[in-house]
Amino acid sequence: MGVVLPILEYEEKIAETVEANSVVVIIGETGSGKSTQLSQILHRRGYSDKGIIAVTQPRRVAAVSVSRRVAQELGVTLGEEVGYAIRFEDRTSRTTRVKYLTDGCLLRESLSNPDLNQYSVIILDEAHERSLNTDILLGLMKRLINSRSSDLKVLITSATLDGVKVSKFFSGCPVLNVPGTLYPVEKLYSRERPTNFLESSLKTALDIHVKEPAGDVLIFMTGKDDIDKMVSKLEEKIQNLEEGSCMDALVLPLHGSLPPEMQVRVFAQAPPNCRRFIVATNIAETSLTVDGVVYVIDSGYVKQRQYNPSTGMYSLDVVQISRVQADQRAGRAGRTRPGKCYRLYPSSVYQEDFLDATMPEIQRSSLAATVLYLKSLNIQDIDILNFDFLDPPSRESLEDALRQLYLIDAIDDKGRITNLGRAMSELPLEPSLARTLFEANELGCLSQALTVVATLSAEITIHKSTTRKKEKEVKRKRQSELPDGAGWGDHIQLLQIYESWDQVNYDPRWCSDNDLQVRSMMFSKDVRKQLCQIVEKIAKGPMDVQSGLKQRKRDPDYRKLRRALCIGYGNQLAERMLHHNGYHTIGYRSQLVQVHPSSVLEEDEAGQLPDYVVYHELINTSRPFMRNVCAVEMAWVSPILKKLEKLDIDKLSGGSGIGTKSKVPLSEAGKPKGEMDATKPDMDNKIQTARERYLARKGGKK
DNA sequence: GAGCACTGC
Repeated sequence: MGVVLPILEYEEKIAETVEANSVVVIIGETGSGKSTQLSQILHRRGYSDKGIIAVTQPRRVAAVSVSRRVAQELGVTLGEEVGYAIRFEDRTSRTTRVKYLTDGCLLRESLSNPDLNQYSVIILDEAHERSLNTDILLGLMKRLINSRSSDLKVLITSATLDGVKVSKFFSGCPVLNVPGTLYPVEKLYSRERPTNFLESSLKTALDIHVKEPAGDVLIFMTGKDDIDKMVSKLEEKIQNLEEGSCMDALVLPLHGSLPPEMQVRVFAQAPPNCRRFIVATNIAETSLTVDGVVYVIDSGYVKQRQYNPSTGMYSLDVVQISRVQADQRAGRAGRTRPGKCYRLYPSSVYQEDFLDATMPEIQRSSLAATVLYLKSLNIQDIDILNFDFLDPPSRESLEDALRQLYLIDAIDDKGRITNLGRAMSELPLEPSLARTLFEANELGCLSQALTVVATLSAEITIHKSTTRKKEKEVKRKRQSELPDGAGWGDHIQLLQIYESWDQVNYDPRWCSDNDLQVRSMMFSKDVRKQLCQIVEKIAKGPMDVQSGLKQRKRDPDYRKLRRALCIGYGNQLAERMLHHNGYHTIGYRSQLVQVHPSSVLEEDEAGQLPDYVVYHELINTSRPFMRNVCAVEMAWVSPILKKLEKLDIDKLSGGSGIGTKSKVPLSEAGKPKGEMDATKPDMDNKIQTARERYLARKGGKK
């Protein structure tokens, strides 16, 4: 009560601007209340009478907590006038007028309803974070405001540095600035870049502890290793300080792989006369807000995962942060009172070296799923290679995606989406995993495949203990208790692990006893359940999805399942080289790779690994590795090799239309006429028969 | 014989 949020002073201005324009960019600094107030302003002004007001968030927790707050402020029950929708959880009803949802959820909705005509207003919040999903939505919104006849209003909230760019994208739409309530943060720059930023952070942290008044310290590091080192060094140094020379200290690590009970420690009140040091990754930049922080130490680096489309390989690189990120980090010091930010780099680096904004995710990811999604939308003239993105991905990256989709039969040789591809896009999975499910259904091992696919998308890993001695103990124990994939590889091991968990009625203690994260196991269970529902919806009837052990007796070598994986991962195959256990990937550009040492894939009596394997991902760390590998057979691989020989990227990228005549893309301008005509209805014969067989089989079963 | 930031359907 009594606190007027800055944004409310601008209510009249915002309402006027929205009334006169279909798109408005709102620059709202932290503490402006944009996430909770924009929707309420438009609700008050009657926009919710014509349709629902949607607000997207890049994170699930944000969608839930912000909607809860708005329901409270309006004095309504959550789920009625105000609700939220996130994966696995829809808390909306027919009475809902204001709906918070993740950007991924809105994309799903747009699949079945491309016009999104249940909404009168769509607010894309936190657009400056440039999540892959938000970027796709930005492109879709641009199309929608031009095509939809009704008066859709789109609001985009962004950071100062990015607003003009977004406005330009929407043909110069107005930009409104709303100030925040942050306290001033003094920025202190280093004279030069430290050679060892761990030592430098340590020294800065101790300086603060000795010289500065009370207030917690947030230190940004790049990864778990550095955080662990920093925590123990800091604890040691503080203990060595003269007793009584300064206040007590508590050092807390904070990163994503920390178990939840360790993460929540940062939300607990500090004991009196005690300064907390929180040593964190960029999880503390946006995802988690720690109260009481007055000092921030910013190394200027972040660890980023990037995809290289020319090799099909991921890498994790330590890169410089952007100015948006640097400002976001500094802002963490000014939430409760004026603060200080120690930047371990000179101001010239901030001004000249740092990029304005973080490289958008769309330029750092494999785009197979994105391209399939766009192709599956019922938009007549959509042209993938020239789709209007705020920051377009490289042509190479799009072509890589087309090749991948072709190899797993999601698009035909002219780049048109197949019926199978359309069905695949309905599943919330990477395309290769979706393809695996459909093949498994034909082969009669759907239940097993559902389990494998669910565990893979939950990224189940066997958690390692911290100390080496303990690790060995645990390893011995684990070998006797956890299944090993029967030598066939990691996919099979994941299946067996899940089946074992199923046999103990999904007991969470079983997970922790076996070094499996309870969180990710529970998540895989949710995913599996969701997939079952969708599969039955597509099949329009019940399917054999129960996770039983009958199949194992019928097929002890997992031949059917491995065959389904081989077809699904047709874009992720590798062949062993003669005389040793190295592999080369099969595809457009062959890479030399090795099986990751953590794999349970086994050698035969002659010490040789299987001739052919599929892999879940390629990751370049100390060397290029295949992670999550499964043995397959040459007979299953051969048809894919033939398909690869026929692959013609010019044809693939040409007919981007949905089986109808598409606009001629610029890239095709110089091509002979015949190549451009994508109107012939003789599409995907092979796929259609496969699909027919699939449908027939289903009918026969009932 | 390695060792991975963070999200999301």
